[in-house]
Amino acid sequence: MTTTAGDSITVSRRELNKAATREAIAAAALELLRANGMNGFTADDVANAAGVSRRTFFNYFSSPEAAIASFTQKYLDTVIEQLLLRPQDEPLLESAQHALTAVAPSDLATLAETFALTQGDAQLSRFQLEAWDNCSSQIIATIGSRLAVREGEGSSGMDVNGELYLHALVQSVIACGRAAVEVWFRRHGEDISPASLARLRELLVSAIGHLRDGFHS
Amino acid sequence: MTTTAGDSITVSRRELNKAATREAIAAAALELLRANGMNGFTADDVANAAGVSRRTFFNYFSSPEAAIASFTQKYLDTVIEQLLLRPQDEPLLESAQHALTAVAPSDLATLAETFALTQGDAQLSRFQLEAWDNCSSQIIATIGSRLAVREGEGSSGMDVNGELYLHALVQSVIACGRAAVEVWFRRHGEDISPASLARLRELLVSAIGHLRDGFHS
DNA sequence: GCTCATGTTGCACTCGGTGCAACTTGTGCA
DNA sequence: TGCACAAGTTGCACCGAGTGCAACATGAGC
Repeated sequence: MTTTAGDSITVSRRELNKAATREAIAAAALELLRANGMNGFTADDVANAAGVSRRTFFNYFSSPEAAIASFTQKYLDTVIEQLLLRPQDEPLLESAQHALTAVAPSDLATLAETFALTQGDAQLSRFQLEAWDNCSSQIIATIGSRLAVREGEGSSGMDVNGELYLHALVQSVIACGRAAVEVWFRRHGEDISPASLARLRELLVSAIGHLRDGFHS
Repeated sequence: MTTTAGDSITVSRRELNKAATREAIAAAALELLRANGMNGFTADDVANAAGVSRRTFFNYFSSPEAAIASFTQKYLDTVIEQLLLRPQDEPLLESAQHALTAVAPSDLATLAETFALTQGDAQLSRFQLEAWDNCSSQIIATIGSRLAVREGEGSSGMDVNGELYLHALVQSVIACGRAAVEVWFRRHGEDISPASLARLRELLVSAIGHLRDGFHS
């Protein structure tokens, strides 16, 4: 199988293989979760279903829960990506509204489905929380370094109140994102239809809207 | 050891024993965490240090991480307690400022210390996140049922937008709480002195303050 | 002091998670 | 094209988390 000329840019064969294996494992885990629930399968099962050894499974994911949470990670990674594409002078809360909703429908559907499937399993819930929190940290780090550059080189970083402002703001945004998904789930349950997902998008925007006006009921 | 007459109200001997054992286990876990770091001890070690069997340890905590996170739980439980003592017509954000800071200094110190010790261990971090999230859920449930009662018996619950408002608000409050602790740690590291803790209290109030004015920098 | 409920313990077992050493596969270069 | 090295996979052995179960100990109620 020679290298098909064309769109392959800097992606070596190895990287492609790794990405494919990773996706195969995650997909197998999701399949098993759908069919058996979180306590209905083991890391062995996932490895077999994905056609790799148990040891290789753990080379890619630190646990079965991590494999499932990777879907949430993926969604949030594209949110970050979208966020960084917004104009830097746009208010952050506005950027957030766009970024949270500017994702492929399939990604949003998977986010919603895995969120639904997560209910009832404590350890998986923790991994989901971790994914949202990692997203916060990444955004804070990115914006923080942006501001540090803009502020000039003399000052060592930011003042405490600015740092608090940034952390509180970003974490609140993420909290509102989670709240929206939560409320959506409480109303629509497992319904992943386009109409239902459109409702989720609305909720995401509304939640940030509440945040913007300081929750003045 | 006969029952010392006096302040013992409805607390049976069994309950006292259980509470004492639970505290002993949690204290032993914290001690080992301080001395060896999270990967430096096992559930066995904690059990031995607390004078119980390994099996009993797991009767009280689902994992070593859960034992440590119980300190955060305790802090957040008293926050909830304080929150419910506030007048019901007080704005929630104001109540939150009081509740987050109206705790015993020792509890705040332990919260801060365990937060510091948590850095660097992924699984323990997840348990801490879970503790904060459980706090959100409890507050949402409590306030939700309050409002349901006040709204009258005819309507089945709350409208979607009200529910979103409640979830987003409470989760943002908790997010600001975490943000304050995080920023405090980035500045004060392991410093648990009263002065440092006073600074933490200020940060908690400021963070909610930012939230109240919609982060209009 | 007897009885029952509640809590503790040891045992055995499953599964998550990891270091290690052998092996296979892709990459770069002559 | 083939050779040598790097990177990835696998099996193996091991440790520790977590749980069901059955025997035992302890406090509650009478």
